[in-house]
Amino acid sequence: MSAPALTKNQALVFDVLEKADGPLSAYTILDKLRDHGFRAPLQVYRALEKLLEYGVVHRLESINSFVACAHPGENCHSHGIVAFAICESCGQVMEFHDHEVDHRLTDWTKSKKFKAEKTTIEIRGLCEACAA
Amino acid sequence: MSAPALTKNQALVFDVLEKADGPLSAYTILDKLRDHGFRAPLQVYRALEKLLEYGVVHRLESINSFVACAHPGENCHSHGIVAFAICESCGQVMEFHDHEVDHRLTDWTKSKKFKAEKTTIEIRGLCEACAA
DNA sequence: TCGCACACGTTATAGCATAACGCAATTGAT
DNA sequence: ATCAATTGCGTTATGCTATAACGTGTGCGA
Ligand SMILES: [Zn+2]
Ligand SMILES: [Zn+2]
Ligand SMILES: [Zn+2]
Ligand SMILES: [Zn+2]
Repeated sequence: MSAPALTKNQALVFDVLEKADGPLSAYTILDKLRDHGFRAPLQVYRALEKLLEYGVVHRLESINSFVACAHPGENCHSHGIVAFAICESCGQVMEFHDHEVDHRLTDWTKSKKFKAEKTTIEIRGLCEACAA
Repeated sequence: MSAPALTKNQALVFDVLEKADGPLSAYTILDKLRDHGFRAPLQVYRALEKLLEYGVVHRLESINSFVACAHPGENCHSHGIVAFAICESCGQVMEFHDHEVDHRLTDWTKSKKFKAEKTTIEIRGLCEACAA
């Protein structure tokens, strides 16, 4: 699933996410794009749907927000499961991969014959700066 | 955080969750409790807040739903991070712990000096029966 | 008795996400 | 060239999820 050229709306949404210093909700994105002609949530959600499909944006389930992939150029999906650490104070997100975690979870699903489609790993807490 | 005696509302909500064969949304719980006098979402959310605090109910972030803990009697929190496999077809949820996964994620947070408060691991896909 | 903590009830509101309709541009056969 | 299928887009309306704000009552220790 490599990313084809983005459409105008997709590019606008992606640009907002890339320039942001943390995850944004769909409605926050909408507000930032009103000057560019965005009027309705669906314009944002439809763009996000594609960006998620292309793997250039991730959805953070625990905070109903979206963030640009921290590994531009690579295909995040090929690294296996992606994990996030989300600071609840400053909003910063760290994205990382851990092959051993992947392996353990994959082993578990295999042992249960569970067909995994999408795995979410999100750690919420305080980043080093905010915990001090 | 052991569970004190539940209040009437808390007991009603917990009972609904325990008897359900899968996770329920707060509004579904509300509907099931209208006959018992529940009228507003807050009655459900306030009960859930306590049940989550006591560790007898888990919140599934990726589907905005709640499920009774699969390990009654034990304190789930003491097992470390809890993981869930959620079947998107039949709604069944499997709850499990994996100490190695815990260990890897804890190592990562320590290395980044990230103070983890709450970790979510949710695998969505198809259970053995539904994948067939 | 006073003050406090806690559970509860109600109304209103905020925040997140999708359904359903129609239109326009693109593509790729036939 | 024409038709059909696909995709993106815009708009309106709706539905689902969660919390704010206010007030009531009850129990319990100072
Ligand atoms: Zn990524
Ligand atoms: Zn921080
Ligand atoms: Zn549990
Ligand atoms: Zn199933």
